[in-house]
Amino acid sequence: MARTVLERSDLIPVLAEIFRRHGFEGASIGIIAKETGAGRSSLYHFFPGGKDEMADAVLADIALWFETHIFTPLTQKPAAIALPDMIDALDIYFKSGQRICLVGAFALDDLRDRFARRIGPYFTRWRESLQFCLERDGRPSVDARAQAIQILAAVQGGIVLARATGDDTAFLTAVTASVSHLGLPVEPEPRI
Amino acid sequence: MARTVLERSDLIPVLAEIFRRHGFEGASIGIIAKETGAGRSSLYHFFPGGKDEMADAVLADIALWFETHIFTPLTQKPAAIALPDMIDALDIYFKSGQRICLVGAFALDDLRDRFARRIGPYFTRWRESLQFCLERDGRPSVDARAQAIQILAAVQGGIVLARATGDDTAFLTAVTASVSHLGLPVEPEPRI
DNA sequence: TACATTATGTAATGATCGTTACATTTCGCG
DNA sequence: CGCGAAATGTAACGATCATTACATAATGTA
Repeated sequence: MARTVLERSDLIPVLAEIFRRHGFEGASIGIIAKETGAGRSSLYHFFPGGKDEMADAVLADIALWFETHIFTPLTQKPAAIALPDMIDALDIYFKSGQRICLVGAFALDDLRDRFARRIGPYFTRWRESLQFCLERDGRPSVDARAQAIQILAAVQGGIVLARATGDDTAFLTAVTASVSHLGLPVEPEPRI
Repeated sequence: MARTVLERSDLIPVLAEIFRRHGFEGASIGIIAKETGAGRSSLYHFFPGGKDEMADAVLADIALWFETHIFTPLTQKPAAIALPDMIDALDIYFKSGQRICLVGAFALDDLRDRFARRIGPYFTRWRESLQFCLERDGRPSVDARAQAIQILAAVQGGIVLARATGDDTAFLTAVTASVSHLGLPVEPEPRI
């Protein structure tokens, strides 16, 4: 575990937090080297493609996490369980909205085109999984799709709101409201 | 109209679009000079505080626009009219989500603290105006506040989704859904 | 231990960063 | 026209940018 030698996989979560805090353009190699504790040589050794490869690896790592912890459960558990579970997991992952969604942030400026192959599929997979979960709950495809979009928007917008206003409750308020309109058998109540 | 002399107020909307496309860190003075057509001297003549003052002026300009076209109508017209009107105005302003909300984008990384005095009030005023509109419609304060947050999140999240997936309908889908749950006398139907 | 591989430290590259100085031009106004 | 003010062009500043070269150190394996 506590290896004395740095590994590429150890770097990725640290890189993710650096990109979250400074943004892609704001995270210079100097800052990255300082905040990771790795030298420039090590960084380019693990990521020969430079900053682009670092960000790409981070986005791939995020995609993997969501595939495992968010998308897959949505396709396996009934909506009344899967959706409250998702809300719980997201509230922890995004730290009540204070921790941003890097994929969403990258989608906002011209980084979107540079990392399009990571950004598009992330949201499409998420929407598809939500829609699948809602359709299996007996909802028409068109309704399920719109509801999935609404939930996704509540998540992304909740993050923006929470960070912009410093209101730690905004994220959960937005996300639970978007789900509570579905009239699921058990009202989703986030566990504290 | 087509003045031969550049004015500070002419620059601000152009600066806004540049910051939208490249982000704050990504918009270098070189890029700004090239894309505005103004020389470095002119830029620093109108904005002695440099890039920070440019962004601050842009944010102030945006705040003024929203105060006039979004917040004030919410406090003057009944919810059944004000909310559909707001949706129409936002769909045009944000170009179905393809044009980002600069204030929301700045809230995501460490720019949030640098421009906190612009970012916080923007969302607080918006939430307050929405909440006021809903309370006057007879809704309890706590409910009105939660509904306002949900609508705001749908707007911000709808922009992220629309840009990330290239789906021009996602923005309107998210925003109209967040409002349609209110059960207003007339179902909000966006005019095309 | 010996050796090839992998990892790191140091220092430098040219390019671009934000910003400034200063001379020149254009303007408003008499 | 004349003159002060406002606006612009050009060139440069030191700092920092992403990236590379190369020497040194640590490692896995035999």
